[in-house]
Amino acid sequence: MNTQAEIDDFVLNGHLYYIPHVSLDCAIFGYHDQQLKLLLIKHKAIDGWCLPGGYIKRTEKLVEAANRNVKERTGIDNLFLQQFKTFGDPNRARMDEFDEEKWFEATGIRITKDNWLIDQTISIGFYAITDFSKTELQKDMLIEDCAWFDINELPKLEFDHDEMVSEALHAMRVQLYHYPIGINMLPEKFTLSEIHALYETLLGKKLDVSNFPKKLIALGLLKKLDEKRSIGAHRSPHLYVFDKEKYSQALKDGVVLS
Amino acid sequence: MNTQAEIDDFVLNGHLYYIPHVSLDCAIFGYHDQQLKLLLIKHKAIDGWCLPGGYIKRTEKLVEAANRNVKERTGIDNLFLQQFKTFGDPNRARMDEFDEEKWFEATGIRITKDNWLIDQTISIGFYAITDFSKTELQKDMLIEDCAWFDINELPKLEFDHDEMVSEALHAMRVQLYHYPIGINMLPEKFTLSEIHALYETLLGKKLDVSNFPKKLIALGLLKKLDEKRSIGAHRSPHLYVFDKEKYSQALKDGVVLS
DNA sequence: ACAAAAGTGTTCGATCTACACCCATGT
DNA sequence: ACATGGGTGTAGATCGAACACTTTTGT
Repeated sequence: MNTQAEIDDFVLNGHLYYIPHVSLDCAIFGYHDQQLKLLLIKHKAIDGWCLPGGYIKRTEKLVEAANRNVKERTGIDNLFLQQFKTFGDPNRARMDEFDEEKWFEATGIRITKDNWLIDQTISIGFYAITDFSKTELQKDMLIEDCAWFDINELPKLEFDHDEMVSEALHAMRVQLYHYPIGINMLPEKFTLSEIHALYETLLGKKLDVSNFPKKLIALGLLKKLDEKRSIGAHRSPHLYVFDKEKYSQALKDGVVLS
Repeated sequence: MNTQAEIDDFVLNGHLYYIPHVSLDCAIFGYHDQQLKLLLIKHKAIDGWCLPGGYIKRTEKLVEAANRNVKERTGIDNLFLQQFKTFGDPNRARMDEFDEEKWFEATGIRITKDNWLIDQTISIGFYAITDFSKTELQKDMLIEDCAWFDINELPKLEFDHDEMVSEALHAMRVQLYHYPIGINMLPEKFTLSEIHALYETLLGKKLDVSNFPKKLIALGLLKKLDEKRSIGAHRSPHLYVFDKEKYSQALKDGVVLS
């Protein structure tokens, strides 16, 4: 959505190539350096923060639509997005009370009450995890702001997005116990401390230093390298890599990590 | 949908009180006597078997809509329906190739290509488990047939409903490990053998006779009664009931049953 | 020598698995 | 007495939590 012509076309004819009444929203968790953040956006036409989301093209699969929307709105590409729940309570997002003037200012086009964008929608929720330090946020024309917020200092979100975040966080943590993650959040070669901190932060709780790596190694997910990394005045930690084969096997079959 | 007037109104004006482009489908598993079945319906206007489903009223919550649809189509009421996944692949259900004549015969009304029912839809999947021997199936006017099929002898289903069934079965089995079930599938007072057979059938595998009840009793979910049931030429088994309080607690908090 | 961080072992108890065994009942 | 299904006990293996210990490195 980068030219006025595109916006006009979207507003007037969008129902022809998007599926009306159905949207999606993405809770994108960002990890770096023991911090867990969430990506939020502020639409020019809406006061307050939201999850990034949008509509689904008639030719797209759902997960493709989720990826496209995240990329268009925030610049982030190639996320591993997971569907977690669909939201459809009748009062989840009342667009019939929207501020017509504000929308005109923001979009440069008048939206009438019978426009396809105004009708009730259900929304499919996705989540993903990424390394926020590796992302470069780019806004599109309809986005006023786009930023990472610490998971413990989230503002009140619009619509039912607070509920979405809490469900997404829950789904993500449950999945963590059953599928390996990390390949996108860690450098290719990493230390045990790094992956340990990653899991502690994502799960929001302490994990025993000694027991935690045992499981990953017993599962064969981690391979120890002969290299070490110098970290100054301390013992040099070994470097590890994921065993790609075992890793993708575990992604398919599931594992149990307590 | 029990009069021609209702059908006409649904076809012509349904988009006013239902959300277009969004439907739901329900995989209803039925257990009885060590058999696991699935409820399928055959629409008058469609060759072949489908999951029961339908549209969502603009005033309904999703789970309410699922319950209403199941009740309308099959007569079954008060199911505990669980959302498991939303399906939206572009080619999941091509209604643009529908058989116009057949639809006319079935519904008594001509549906044009621009009717709200013909456009592409996404579908929200729900599943539930019930005791099929306690249900009385009732069809509505648009349903030609409605029956329980053994889970291992399912016909090929229409649209993407085969995929839905396999995802529903997987979701149901995963949930079984984390939440207690049984209150709707067993008589109020039941024997250990009965609940054992239930779990074996739903999970599709053998569970150790001795270890299985220990867990349920250790969790406090089962209470032993002082009564026994006479079963003819064998030792009389004890009767058990669920501890309602512990049971609903476990439904909320989750448990682990291996 | 020391501080700080990396990394390893070891114990204890809980839990799971498999299997063998005893009990009750009607014929 | 015995066949049949109900029901219990236990030995061994495995798993997980907790915590103390050793190793490495730069100052």
